[in-house]
Amino acid sequence: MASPRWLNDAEMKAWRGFVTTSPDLMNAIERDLGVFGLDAGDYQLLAMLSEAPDHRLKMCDLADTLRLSRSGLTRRMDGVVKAKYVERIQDKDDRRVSFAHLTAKGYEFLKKVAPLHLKDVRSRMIDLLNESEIKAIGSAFAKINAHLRTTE
Amino acid sequence: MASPRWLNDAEMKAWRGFVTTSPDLMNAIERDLGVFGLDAGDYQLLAMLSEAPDHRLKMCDLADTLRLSRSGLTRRMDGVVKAKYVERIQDKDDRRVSFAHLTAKGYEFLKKVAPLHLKDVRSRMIDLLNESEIKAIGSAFAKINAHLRTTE
DNA sequence: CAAAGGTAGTTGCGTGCACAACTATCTAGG
DNA sequence: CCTAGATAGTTGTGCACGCAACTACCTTTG
Repeated sequence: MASPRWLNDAEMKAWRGFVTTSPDLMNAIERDLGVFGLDAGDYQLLAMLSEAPDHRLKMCDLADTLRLSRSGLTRRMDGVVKAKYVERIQDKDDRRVSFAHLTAKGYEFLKKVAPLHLKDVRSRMIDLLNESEIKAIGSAFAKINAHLRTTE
Repeated sequence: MASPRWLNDAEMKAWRGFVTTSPDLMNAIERDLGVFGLDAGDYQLLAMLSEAPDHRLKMCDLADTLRLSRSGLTRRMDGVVKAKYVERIQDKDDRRVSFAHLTAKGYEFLKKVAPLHLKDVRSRMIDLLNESEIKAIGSAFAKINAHLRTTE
């Protein structure tokens, strides 16, 4: 409980860089998406559905993968449902359950937007980094994530 | 404008890891701070003031460093001012300008909280990583940040 | 097979934020 | 000067989110 040692230069640079730059990066990529009338949350929602079997996921699973509360997902769904990119489907077996299902229109839209989004991700992050930085970031976040899962 | 090449495994791991884990990490650290009745925004505000000359900063400079809009800072100030951690000071020369000034109470409070926050940052991120990962994250975010500054 | 408890999703409410409009103040050009 | 425009900060408004409460529906257990 005593004072842990302070961050050295490299540690401070890593922490400060992460804390200040990652919101900037995400905001920039979100603005890139805004051209298509999407925000990052909508894009992630469509992307997750497009990768799921039958282009559909249970609401609660989708909420978990999107790091969204149940109510947050309900509201976000309202938007993409109104845009006809996604539809709600009732489960026949368990009537508590709803699925979010990517419509044909939503899939076509995503296929159009995804390459442009990818280009932004490359130009704003991936293509700026060398191979060892890419690998280090991958392994670093994997470790951080694993630790978060163990300590809840 | 044609489809850029898709992400390879390492690139995908880095991007996905960053996108999914960094909000989780920030949320966890924010919950850690919640014990003291602070959220991450309040902590950052106090920390920035504590590092500034005379423990004070112009409102607009503070808003920039905190990645906050002017109005966002106005509202956030209301909270820490009410808690007596910060006070507003009018500039004598330019009467448009206000300073945010860390009070003695705010400084004492921060000195108490900072080591505990540091411990959380270490245990949730820094201490999980080896030296090369720390260096890679530092240089990676420096590059990303530099690129963001050039392209606005 | 009834009651108790768990699970899925929605709705009410409060919060923190950005954007735009506004006030007050400074600064530059004619 | 004095007016046009820039700059600092606050206020009005709307949005996305989480939490808590609620409804509806399973599931488990005695």
